[in-house]
Amino acid sequence: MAPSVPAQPHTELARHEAHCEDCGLNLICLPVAVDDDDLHRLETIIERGRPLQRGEHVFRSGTPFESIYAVRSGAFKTYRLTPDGDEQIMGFHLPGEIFGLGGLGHENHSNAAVALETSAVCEIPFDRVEALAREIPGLQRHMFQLLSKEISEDEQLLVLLSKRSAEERIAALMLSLSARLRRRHLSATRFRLPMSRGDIGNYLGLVVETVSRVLTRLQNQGVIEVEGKEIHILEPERLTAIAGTQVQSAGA
Amino acid sequence: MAPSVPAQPHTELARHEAHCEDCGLNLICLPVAVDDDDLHRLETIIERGRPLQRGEHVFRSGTPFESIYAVRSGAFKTYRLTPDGDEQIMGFHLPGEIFGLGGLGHENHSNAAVALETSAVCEIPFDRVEALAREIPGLQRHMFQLLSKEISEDEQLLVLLSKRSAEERIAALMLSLSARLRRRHLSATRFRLPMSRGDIGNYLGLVVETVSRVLTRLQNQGVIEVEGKEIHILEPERLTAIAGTQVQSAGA
DNA sequence: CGACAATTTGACTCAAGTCAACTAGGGTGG
DNA sequence: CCACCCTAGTTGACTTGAGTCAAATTGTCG
Repeated sequence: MAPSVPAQPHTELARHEAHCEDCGLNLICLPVAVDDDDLHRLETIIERGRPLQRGEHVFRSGTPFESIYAVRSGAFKTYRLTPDGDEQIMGFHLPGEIFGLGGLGHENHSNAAVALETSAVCEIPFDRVEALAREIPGLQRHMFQLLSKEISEDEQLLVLLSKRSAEERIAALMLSLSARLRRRHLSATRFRLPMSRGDIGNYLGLVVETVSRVLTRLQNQGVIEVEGKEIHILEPERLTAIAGTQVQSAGA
Repeated sequence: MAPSVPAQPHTELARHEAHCEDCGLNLICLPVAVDDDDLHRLETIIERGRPLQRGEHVFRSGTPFESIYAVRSGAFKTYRLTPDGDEQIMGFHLPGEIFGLGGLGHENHSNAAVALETSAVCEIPFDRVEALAREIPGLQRHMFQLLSKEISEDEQLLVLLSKRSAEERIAALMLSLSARLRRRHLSATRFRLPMSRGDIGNYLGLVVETVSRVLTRLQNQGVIEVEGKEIHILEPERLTAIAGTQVQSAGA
């Protein structure tokens, strides 16, 4: 917009993590067993975007599919529009996670992705990945694995939506978030939800009122403590019991 | 089991379709724009299995992932076990469709696949596909597309489970089956359901009683005619209206 | 022909949705 | 700095679509 503005704080931030090798997330988003040379080649195709404000889209449904994305900081949701025009959230994406795989083989994105808070992404042009995948043995397999993991997660969610009660769904989501934070060596018992109650409900197939009621019920039971978006898991075992399922660190 | 049994009828059948190029389904299951030479190379890695009886498994959850499969005839369902031990059906697979992609990058299958009626599959060893994908340009992309299509279908189903009424779900499934039969140039308005009411319910997140009730309700409304597993779609437009959604030929 | 599995139908229940009112935060502009 | 507004979240009262339980019917296969 304004090309003459001086260096912004986020530029500073971007500079700090200008290379994948320096990025603390690379073991999470790039666990390809490749040598330094391969890593460098992979790294050259990755573009680091400017920060996005809450509500800004990374891509929209129907726009040409060109890249996949890795969350650098913040959080995103991906969603698709149902025939009658309202959104269905397909997933929440935390730092180190890849999103945008849904539209992969297709001409256009079937989903849209939007920032839930101030966030940053790495953009990875897919045609370059595709070309590189033919040369770096591990990369093709890694891509297959990413896609297959996405399928597993969607199927995990299908089970949740098709068979579980409101309480079980919400417990499972809390545990999924918790596990994913743990993977990043952050607190697994105290965290801030990046999404609204409405988003949680939309994702889990529940209305906001139900989400709200279940959260207070869990709080009254002493399993968690809720204060707005701040969650404190007091009794992880009981929460796991309520979820009634081993929640994969993958999930949502 | 009994190595001395004489040539069985199905061996005869297999001989009839001993090559992909002869198989009437190849435009459906192998729409890779490859030349004859490539097709031949691809063809050499495909193994044609013996027919499977209703209830026989192609693979089970937890067994090593080695191959993906194409339905040659009959029908299959894939399912996973929920933590509390009952099954959740992830999809139904008709001739020309690929299944078994779920466990792709992983060591073991997360899902199981079982024949819904007497059926036959082509087995495609995945390591061979992987190797070949590095050489045949279109094949890698085709594999990505298959995986991504699987994701789209799961997401389609997620929308169905999270937002739709019992009537909409069942209408959508009927339309999905109808569209997939049309693609094979079979009747899109009269067909036989390969799965039980229980399977339909399991897949759509409904109990059998609800499936049964909705089917009779749709029949009373004159939208479809039901006689056991035989379905006759009398008014496709009304069924589409009830489904409330453009159902992709993909689906289920 | 039985025996068992699948399907249908009815009566009743309940978890989650709907509707509505109220409260708490989070800016914005005067 | 505060009054105001708007959105997000909570809570309560009531409704309802789909689940549960149970019984009758049909279909299937040895």
